[in-house]
Amino acid sequence: MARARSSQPRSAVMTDVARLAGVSHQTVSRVLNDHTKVRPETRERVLEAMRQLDYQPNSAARTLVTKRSNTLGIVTFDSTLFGPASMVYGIEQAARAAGYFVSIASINALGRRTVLDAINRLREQSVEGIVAIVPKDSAAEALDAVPAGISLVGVGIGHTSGVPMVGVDNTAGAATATRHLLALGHTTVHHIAGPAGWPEARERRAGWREALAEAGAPEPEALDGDWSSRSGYEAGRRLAADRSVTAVFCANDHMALGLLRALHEAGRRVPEEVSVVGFDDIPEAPFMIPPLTTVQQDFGEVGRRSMQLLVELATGDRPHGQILLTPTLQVRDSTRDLR
Amino acid sequence: MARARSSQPRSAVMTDVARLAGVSHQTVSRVLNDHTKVRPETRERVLEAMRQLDYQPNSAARTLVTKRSNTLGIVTFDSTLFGPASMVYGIEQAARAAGYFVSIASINALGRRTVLDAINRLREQSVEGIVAIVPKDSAAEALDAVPAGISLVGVGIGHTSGVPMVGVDNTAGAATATRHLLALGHTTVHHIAGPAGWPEARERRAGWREALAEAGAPEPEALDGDWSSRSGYEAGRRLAADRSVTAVFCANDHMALGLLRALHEAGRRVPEEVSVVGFDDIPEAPFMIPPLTTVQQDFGEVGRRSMQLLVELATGDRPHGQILLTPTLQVRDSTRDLR
DNA sequence: GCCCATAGTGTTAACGCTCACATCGGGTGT
DNA sequence: ACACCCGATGTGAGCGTTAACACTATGGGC
Repeated sequence: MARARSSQPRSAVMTDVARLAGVSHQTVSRVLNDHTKVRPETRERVLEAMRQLDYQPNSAARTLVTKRSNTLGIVTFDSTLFGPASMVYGIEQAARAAGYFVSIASINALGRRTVLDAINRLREQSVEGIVAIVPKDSAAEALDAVPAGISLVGVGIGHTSGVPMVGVDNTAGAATATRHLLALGHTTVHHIAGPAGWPEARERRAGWREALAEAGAPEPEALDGDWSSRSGYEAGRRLAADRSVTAVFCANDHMALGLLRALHEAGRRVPEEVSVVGFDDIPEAPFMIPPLTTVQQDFGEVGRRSMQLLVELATGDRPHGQILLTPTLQVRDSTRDLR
Repeated sequence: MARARSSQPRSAVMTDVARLAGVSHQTVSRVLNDHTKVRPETRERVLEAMRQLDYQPNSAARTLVTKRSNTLGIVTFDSTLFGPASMVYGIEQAARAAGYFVSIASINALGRRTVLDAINRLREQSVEGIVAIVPKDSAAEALDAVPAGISLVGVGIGHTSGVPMVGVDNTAGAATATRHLLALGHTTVHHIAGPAGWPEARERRAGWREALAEAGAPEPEALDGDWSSRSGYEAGRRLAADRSVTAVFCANDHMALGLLRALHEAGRRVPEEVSVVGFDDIPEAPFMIPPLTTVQQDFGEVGRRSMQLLVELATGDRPHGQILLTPTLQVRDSTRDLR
């Protein structure tokens, strides 16, 4: 994809601006980089020349000599999902605020190979740092194989790898959700879990068990989901058949949506008969039937913290940081006091 | 964010590889660019040297001399929403397949200024082409102000601007949805529209009117939404109060979700008393109560076509293309034959 | 009246790569 | 045996920028 059309006058470079302004190219460079030591009147002449020629600095030349690309890379898994999409957005905003461009490499399967490929693609572009959103053990492990010397931060990758990371405290969030249900008078809480091999699934399950144990409540067997509404629906059909089930904590909102439908079909009313809590707070949550109580994560903050960690990493301040953000419970209408 | 740590041995460049392999830097370059005319044995020696030194070609230097950055830019509005997120994903995949890197510039408000800023940010990175996802008139108009000479394609931007674009045939999709409802025996179809100033909202409304007119059905006044579930809910409360309403076409799935809840609260059963159709086919659609009949768009195809258009644009084949993809109706359980 | 600091500007040399061209052997045709 | 071609490699220049340093006025301190 070369410049449109073939023989247009090649675009202006620094020397052209210099000639037009009657100065040396170095003075142009100084104006461009906000050096002091340029007479205001000269600066104005240069700026005018730039405007006239529609001058656009050549980023490649600049990068070549400064050795700084001002670009960050993001590796992300299926950026269509709400979680990853929100994180990408948060990171992009934070990166821009910090003066970086953002380059993206998305992968459609979470494997060691795909992750490493994506990282290499980013390295070819000489990014100055990489944020990897690869929320699965097998993929997160791949991060350990990334050569040192390139700043790398994992997001939502659990403690599987030694890579610095920022994430949400899933265990705490899940425990809060479960405690909320327990405090409502339920004797125990059932759980529809995420798939094995996903740190977030494991941590949420752990938080659920923890809260159950600390309340001395019996621990029912968790049902396995795969994050999809379908899996939530299927698990829900089984749960709906069991009249002793009065409270369910779902590892994410999509599964909660499926559960809600299964309960509805089985004629079990929410929240009168069964209380439901999700995790993520997707935009649809407040409009489910009934509006879903769920655990909310601050994705904007995740983005900002990733940036911060990346910078600290580069300056060598904190070699192996781990940042954990505490999510908050959004109580809506899918949970109600039993008494 | 400089390379981590300060005094590490600067990374290997082409000359280092050449020296180690006992050839000239030019031969290394030839190996790198898959030129023929390199003896297999020499090539092997060079590759081995690269491996040994962990050589990474300097993209800035290459870009400087070839004048090709191999990078495409995407301007997108709130990439958290399902539509934009899916398009970004589709475009990224297609771009990668075509050998391009992808740089992202997201904006949080759709205005002339924000769009132009984002495009400039991308220009600074000397991208070879830009795909703009700015589905609002005021933002799309800004695209006309972009200097020629840079390949630009709009996605989902309607016919507001003269910029080449690819999009979904919203009018056709809406007409299909409305006809489906009419064919079910409904005397007319109500409409919850998207906000004014959005091409997609306008086109979907037009398709709805068109189908109504062609069937000779009366045209009820459309209700105004803003794409959010909340607005769908509010419009839904009004619709639910009117017993004559038996069929509703929503301009997107999120509003349909809100509508579904409003109908449910008012005790109006879907699909027995009221049929509902949405637009987008978000992943949650099959698990709403009841599973939502909706219009599905092929975002992967949108991505591929954008790429294709960008390439044609650069080679000058087709100065002002417009590509329209036909969406398909997904019939589920929220619509049912009246008779 | 001289010196030296300093503001303002110019000159030159990289940065790491690709392109165009030069070179150097050994076949091949006549 | 000579010219010629072609495969395989090397040499030198140049892409557009910034960094380092050099230079020229101007002005204040003594």
